[in-house]
Amino acid sequence: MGDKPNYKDTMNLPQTDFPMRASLATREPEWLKFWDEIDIYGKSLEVNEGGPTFILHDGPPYANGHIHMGTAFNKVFKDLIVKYKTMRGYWSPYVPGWDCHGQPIEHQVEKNLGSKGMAETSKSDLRAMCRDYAMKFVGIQAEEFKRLGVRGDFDNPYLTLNPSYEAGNVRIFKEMYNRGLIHKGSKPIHWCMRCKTALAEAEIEYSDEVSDSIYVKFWFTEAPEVFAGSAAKVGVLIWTTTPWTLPANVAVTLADRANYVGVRIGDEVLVMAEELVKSVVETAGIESYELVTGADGEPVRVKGSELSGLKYGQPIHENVEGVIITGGHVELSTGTGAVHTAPGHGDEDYLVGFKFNLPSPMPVMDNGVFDDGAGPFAGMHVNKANPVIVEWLTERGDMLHAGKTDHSYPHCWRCKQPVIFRATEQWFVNMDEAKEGRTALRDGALSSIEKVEWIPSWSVNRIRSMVTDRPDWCISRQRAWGVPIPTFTCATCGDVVVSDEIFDAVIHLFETEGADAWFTKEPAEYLPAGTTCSRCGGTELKPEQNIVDVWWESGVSHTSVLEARDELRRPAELYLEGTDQHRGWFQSSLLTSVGAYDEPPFQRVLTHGFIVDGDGRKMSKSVGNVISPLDIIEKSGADIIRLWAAAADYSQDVSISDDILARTSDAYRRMRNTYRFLLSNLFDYTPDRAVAWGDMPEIDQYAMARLADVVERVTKSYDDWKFHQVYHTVFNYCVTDLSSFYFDVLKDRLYSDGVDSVSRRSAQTVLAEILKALVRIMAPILSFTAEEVWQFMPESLRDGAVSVHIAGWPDIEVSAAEAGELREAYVTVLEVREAVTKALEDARNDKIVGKSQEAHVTITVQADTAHILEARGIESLAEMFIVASVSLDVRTACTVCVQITPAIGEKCPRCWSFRDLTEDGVCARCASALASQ
RNA sequence: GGGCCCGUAGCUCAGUUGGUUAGAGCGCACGGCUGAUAACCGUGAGGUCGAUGGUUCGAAUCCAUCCGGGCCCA
Repeated sequence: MGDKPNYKDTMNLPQTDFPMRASLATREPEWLKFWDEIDIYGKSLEVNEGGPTFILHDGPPYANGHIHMGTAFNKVFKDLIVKYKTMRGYWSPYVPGWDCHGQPIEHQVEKNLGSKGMAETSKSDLRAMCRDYAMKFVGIQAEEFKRLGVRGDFDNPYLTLNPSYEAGNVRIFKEMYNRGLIHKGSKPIHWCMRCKTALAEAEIEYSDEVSDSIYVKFWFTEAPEVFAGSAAKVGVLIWTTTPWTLPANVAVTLADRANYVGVRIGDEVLVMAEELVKSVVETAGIESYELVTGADGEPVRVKGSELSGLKYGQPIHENVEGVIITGGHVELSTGTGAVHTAPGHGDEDYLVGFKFNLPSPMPVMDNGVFDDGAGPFAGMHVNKANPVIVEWLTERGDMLHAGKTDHSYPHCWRCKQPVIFRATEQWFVNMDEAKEGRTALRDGALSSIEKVEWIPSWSVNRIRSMVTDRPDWCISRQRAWGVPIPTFTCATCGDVVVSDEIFDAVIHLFETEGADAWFTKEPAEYLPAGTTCSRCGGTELKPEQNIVDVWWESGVSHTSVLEARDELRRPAELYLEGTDQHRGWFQSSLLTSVGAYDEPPFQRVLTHGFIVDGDGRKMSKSVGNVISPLDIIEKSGADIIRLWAAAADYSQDVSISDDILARTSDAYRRMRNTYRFLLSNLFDYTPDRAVAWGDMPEIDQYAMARLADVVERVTKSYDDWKFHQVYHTVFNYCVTDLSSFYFDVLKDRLYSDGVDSVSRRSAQTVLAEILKALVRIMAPILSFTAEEVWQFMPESLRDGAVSVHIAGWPDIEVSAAEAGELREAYVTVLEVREAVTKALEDARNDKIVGKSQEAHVTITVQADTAHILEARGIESLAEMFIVASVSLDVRTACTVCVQITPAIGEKCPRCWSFRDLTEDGVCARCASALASQ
């Protein structure tokens, strides 16, 4: 009391309830509730009714398990784009989707049932359980995505198990079938002979198994001259661990560029790869052999490619010939360098067989028993046949060596029995064949690729090479949980029965009752009356039991979703997924769209990298480097994830670690405090207090020019899909332009000048503009925090928008000419300011001054610099350098020389500046401020 | 093994068509302030640009090989 007046109460110190501590984990859910109450999704569309359209079509995540860092990153990314586009005036509906069918869910449900339960469960009951399972995780993931701040039509998402979605599969199938892009063929798949079922890769367990290891001589029907010589018999030597596949042998594959030699053992010559001769003779225990030599005495060496086309006698079947071919899959680490090839029993064999147009015999029935195609072994189970075949070949003199080997072999996850590769009937999308007059799918897809914008640009190389190299697309699966292949087989003649009328009836069936009806109804109940086999007139039609590949299913979303929903349209402006989708969804969407419509389903495809740990390694449970988005939400909040996602350069793999998250939180806090400073100094501001450009102090004009620059730069970065530039621009602006310069300078004016003085109001005018712009440009990224800021802003600054997300985009108008001059002048001002702060630091260390306000600064510069500084005014310079006073000196020898001396004058007890004090004991400015109150 | 891609300070990012001592912010260290205060201001120390070889008067920037990492195949 008494002596010293409490000047603090006479000052305009910042006031706000906007909390410094974010407490995002608890506060974010409140904003979610708020958005729900005001129907922010509906409003985001309403405000842009009639505006240009921007459709980001969501790729459906698999409805299994909780979200992980990758799905979180992807969804946040999509969300910030949709929010940005909405704020820019685009009608931008966002419909999230889920992939609900497929083997992983079915497998999990089967596991939960156990083998006993499985036996008692019908196909349609199993499907019901799978549906429940999928729906449960759709619900879980939807909540998790919403918690991340993702905005969209979560009340009405698209699900691949919805009837209307299922019908879309048939629409595309019909179109592509009619264009000759789909055919039935056969392909080897993993097969369990005991369960009589196909197995997916995930249902295979590998364990060690003792197998035969046999070296078999395939005799040439016409021996190659170079090796013929005086030998009685010339053959090629193959090695295999599966004697039972020999009845299905049609070829021997050699390595293109490897050297092959003839090994003479007795009166037989056996051809094998040169580099494997030693290991073969050792294994077979051959004591005496020699290589066939030429006229020069050197061993005769022949490339695999030179032997291509030669014929040999099939080892099992009399009077049947096999052929020598070459292939890239031949390994020269084991065996003989000559690979026994049975296209019905191996994937590589199948592919090479396809390439050389070889037959694909498959003499093994679904229970593992040979049929008549196995010649002498018909009726025998393959497991029993192995030793019989070995003995049979040995007796005939075709066996060089028969031993055993220990190796990893696939087993059925359910019955633990070894599985076999067995060719079965499958449905394929043709890549290279189409109906007369139609473009082949590969060609169509490749030319479509060129019409799409791929971001980043290398992404086009990836999709192009994958489409170029891929084999025909096998779209059938021997499973229960999915959408059936919509075709029928004639019970009488076995022919495939389809027609437009049949397809349309199935489309109608799926649309009204869902694909489940396929498994519960008789075809006669839904097919048009009188539907018969066009070949034999048979009336009994059997519905196909295979279902369609889930990639096909998600791929047809351009029809089941974009076409089907009123608010969407095909093609979409943007598809956005991780780089793995070049083989997955991007490709299946492209192929089905080009197949049915001859055009791509998207105008633009944006790809991002994978989420890896701080060392760039993939996350895995076993390594223990997994970071869960759910944990981050709980600890730090969703806005931290959003900021992290925005800050990263997504064109490469994106790292996350505790350290990176800590840095992200640091940056978040810095930005939050910037908002807080702005809010707290606008507590008494309304737009009618605004000061016109012409009445503003120059530094305020400069601040406006800088703001305009930042908004322009940020807008361009968003438009160029460079979100990390948005982050860097805004963050640097907050730290460098605002916090350490403009705000620091402004405090004196804001706190000490008269409440209603032009100078203070001018500062507030600029702060309001900064706040209004800054809250908007970060809203797509810091969705929660921006909303919080918005609600703390004076009502009059909110432009009537109930939420920042529908408040539109800032557009700062400043005269280009004036802004240009200011920018140029302030480059110099800020350079000099840097020299001044450096000098002040030295002076402080030398105890010449304490606070910068106690200093008088003498600046010595060259004439042109002095000119620029003088134009600002000596008083303004002192204000900008936050010192008591400034004097200027011109000398050619000095670029920028600064001298610090103690300020003249006394410390004003109110504003702490060093000035001449009036008789009231405060400086003149404070006296006038006090008088005005 | 093949295709596509990545590797600049502890972290996130800049580095125009190859051209002066490689930049920014954060973090860190030290100092200041105590009227943005679990804030704020200042100063400073950090990089042989993954490695090696080559092209060039000159390379983080071009080429080759290798190492490390990612996705997709095999």
